[in-house]
Amino acid sequence: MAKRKIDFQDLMAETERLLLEKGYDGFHFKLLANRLNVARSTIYEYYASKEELVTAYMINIMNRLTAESEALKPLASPLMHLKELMQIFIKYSQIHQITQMIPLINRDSSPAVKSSIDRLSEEHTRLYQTITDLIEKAKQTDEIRSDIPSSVLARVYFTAIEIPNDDAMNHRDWSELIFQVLYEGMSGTKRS
Amino acid sequence: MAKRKIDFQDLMAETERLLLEKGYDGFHFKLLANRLNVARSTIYEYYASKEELVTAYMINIMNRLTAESEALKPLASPLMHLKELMQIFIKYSQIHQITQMIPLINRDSSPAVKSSIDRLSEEHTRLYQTITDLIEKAKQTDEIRSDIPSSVLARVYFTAIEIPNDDAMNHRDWSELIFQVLYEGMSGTKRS
DNA sequence: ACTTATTTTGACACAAGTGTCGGTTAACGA
DNA sequence: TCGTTAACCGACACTTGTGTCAAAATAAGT
Repeated sequence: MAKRKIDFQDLMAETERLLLEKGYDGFHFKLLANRLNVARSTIYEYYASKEELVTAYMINIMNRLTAESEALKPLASPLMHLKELMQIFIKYSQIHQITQMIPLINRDSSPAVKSSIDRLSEEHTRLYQTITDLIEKAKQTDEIRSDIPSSVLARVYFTAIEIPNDDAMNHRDWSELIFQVLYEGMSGTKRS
Repeated sequence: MAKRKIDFQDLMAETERLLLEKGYDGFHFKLLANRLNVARSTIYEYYASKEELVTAYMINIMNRLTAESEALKPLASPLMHLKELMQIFIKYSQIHQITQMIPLINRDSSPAVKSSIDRLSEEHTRLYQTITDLIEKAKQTDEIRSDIPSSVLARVYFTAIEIPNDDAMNHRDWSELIFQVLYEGMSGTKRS
């Protein structure tokens, strides 16, 4: 048999690069095949369609994020937990951009795609719920204000992940900075 | 002569709806023609291409935003100015989504498109600069913390506009709420 | 009613991406 | 070394959106 020309790591990496670079609609097999130096039809040996490839990629990266998030389960205060999670989310900040592509995927292209998308949405909801719960807990320990609905604070938190890191700071320092602004606000008054 | 079937207000309105609904790539003349109940080729009588139509729409809405922003020029403190501007930006929150479509437009499709995009980028930079300047001023009057770079705070400010208003609050109350969280932070400690 | 100027239209040729399939290539074991 | 077979490839038919153009439709002036 012929030696594999396609390396799965490469395939996932290039898929990510192209998705971020060209967007969901701009991404197609011809482009990917060129990057991987294989014929376009070869990719069909592994994935039946663009939709299946993209959802497979999404599941893959989402699993990595979930694993890393749950690795820090036993942690100090809810507030510190929120801070650590922010650091991970920012490290995987592609996910947020990728997540926004989900509505563009044609669910009806195959049953596999449909169930992958369901799985992704479920996982996304679960993450969201985790944050909301942590915020609720932090309200009880009085680390977070109680006069704003937790659902709103959760949305603020998630949106903060998308703040463009134009200075290309390393993601640790960057998430530190963002969390500080998020927590203390632009006024900058600190808790005693 | 035949009575105009196309109303320009309708055209802009449907263009906006479709852009937000389907995204830049999902938007095309066939779809728009259906919505307007005209033949697809009719639209070409007014705009040479999708690119020209979309940039025309963008310029249009950007002008409205600019007009409204400058209407409140003579205003109290820089902080209040930032708050009022936030209210306007949230009212025109489509613009931020629309702005993100600019890189997807094929600049080379016509010289008109090219200059429109330049115009838009310029205007965007100008808005950004306005916010950065106001933040600088607010730092001097000690309304805003000085330990975070203004460019970072400006990015935080702009990103806040995109926080999804899922509860469909009216945009005045919503912008009030968001600005409060932005300014006081999730901890919620107020200035004396 | 006829002419004229303007707007609208459907049809055509073209471009780009999709999915499939018969055939080719090349590693490996007998 | 030679047959087997997984992996790869090029070509074909199909779909969808694009831009153009000659012809048809329509309102208004004479």
